[in-house]
Amino acid sequence: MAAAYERIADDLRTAIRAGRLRPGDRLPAETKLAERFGRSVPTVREALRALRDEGLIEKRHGIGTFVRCRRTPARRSNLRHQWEKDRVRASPEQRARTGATEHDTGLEADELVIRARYREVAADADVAGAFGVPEGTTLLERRFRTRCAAESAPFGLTTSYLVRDMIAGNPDLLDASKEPWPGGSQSQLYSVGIELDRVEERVTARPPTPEEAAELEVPPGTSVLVLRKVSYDVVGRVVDVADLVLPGDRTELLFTTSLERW
Amino acid sequence: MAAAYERIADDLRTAIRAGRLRPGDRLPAETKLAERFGRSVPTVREALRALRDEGLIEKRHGIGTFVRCRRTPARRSNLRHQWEKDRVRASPEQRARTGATEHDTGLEADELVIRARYREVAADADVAGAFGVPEGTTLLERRFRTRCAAESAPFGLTTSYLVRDMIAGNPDLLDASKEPWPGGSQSQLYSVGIELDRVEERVTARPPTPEEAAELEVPPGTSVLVLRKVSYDVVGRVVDVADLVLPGDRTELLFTTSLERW
DNA sequence: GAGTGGTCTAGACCACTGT
DNA sequence: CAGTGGTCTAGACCACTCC
Repeated sequence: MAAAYERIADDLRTAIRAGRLRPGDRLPAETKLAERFGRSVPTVREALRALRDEGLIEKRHGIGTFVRCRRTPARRSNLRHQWEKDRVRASPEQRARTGATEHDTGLEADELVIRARYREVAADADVAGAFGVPEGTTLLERRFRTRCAAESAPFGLTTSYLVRDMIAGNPDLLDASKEPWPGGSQSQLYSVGIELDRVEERVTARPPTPEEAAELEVPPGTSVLVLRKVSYDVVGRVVDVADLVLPGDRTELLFTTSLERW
Repeated sequence: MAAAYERIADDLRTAIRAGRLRPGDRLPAETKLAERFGRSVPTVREALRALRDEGLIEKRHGIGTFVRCRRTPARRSNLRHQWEKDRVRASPEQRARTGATEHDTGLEADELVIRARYREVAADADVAGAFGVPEGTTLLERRFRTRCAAESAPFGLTTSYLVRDMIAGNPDLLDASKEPWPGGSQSQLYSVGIELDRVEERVTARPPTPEEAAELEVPPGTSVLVLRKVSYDVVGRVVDVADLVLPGDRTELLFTTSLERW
């Protein structure tokens, strides 16, 4: 015997999947639904919560409950790494015009708003392990927030770590006000003679912390994609460790793997 | 003024993060918590639900509420594709011993249980678009469920599509009882003369449907990773389209991108 | 049987939104 | 202002697990 709230949820889910309720449609008020199904309001709310957790509906306080529209996904391809490497040796003007994020999203540079914050931190066990340096090593922590000028929600939150002694040769690299740097991170690293050899990216998903949920403006119940990017240079050193937190409901990560020919 | 359930959740979250409550610890019963915080049981339940949605706690009916232990992640690397391609021309005995999943997880072949189900279907708009064939084209749909012999929950659910006419040259490929095929999908394709050139993988995250949640045994509130894998052969055809649904709380996807040297 | 979480009721009042 | 969802109460009974 299924619970009452499950039967209500099933009813509404079926209606949405069958298209009787379309994206953007408003559902009847909770009191109306309670009346229609002969149940109390909290029971109806339980059903609506289940549907919200499945991403099918969205509640707007004071307005109503709506069938959700899919947000247009923000794409990010691993081809961006080779693309960015090729640009390292292009002219500064060319580099300034378009960065990897513009390349991924198809937006122009002036449609993007980037906020960068730098500070020096001591490496914790996690990041120290990724770099293969002792815990406590001085790192430059760079936090980025990239968003479309027309929206308030960012595409994602990026925290990148560099070993300070490795990049100290160019003082500009320690200065957040130089952002956005023409050509991006690979051009920054090239300014101290570093050439990348490969990039490893680890992808997992988890529920957002309340802080992340607020900053990314993700509706409750949706999860975030977490991407740990580790960059290696041509002599095998780890030169950059970055964590990206991306809203799961609007992010699409594309990875292309080329195979050797026979 | 924060809601009462938020203050209770904050209290418990802080205790968990600070280590006063450790993974595996049992929380006081809901009635006890209600008493301690001077609130009603439903309010306490609201707080616990928030923590469960964050993945911090786990409720077990009739037993209690526990601080969650991290499940050991199942890893999957894109290096598996080259690895599998190299094995295509190895001896059948060698191929039978270890497949790509064993390679990823570090498990032996006899620790894995694979269930395969085949059927013929007409291509819907989505898959037809991925293949670049007309809607309604006859496809072979192959559903796989791979799990560790010691656990009931699978690593993930895989649905792979092949164009029937492309593989009909080898009748064994239409027969689910030939699974597991030594060497995996690439060896199957090679038996009709297909050599892979590259693999594209699209990763997104979303809440599971109730059906997926049941089959993957994911706790409510956690999301799934969805991976759409498209394989291209050396003449540029799409030869395989596969959808993987992976539990977000135990899956780690690793992608390595090699860059051209200067 | 005792203790746990799961479901449900029938209200109450508050906070937010658009008119 | 009226209507919406958000929070909260003080209980009730059920289903599950362990002893």
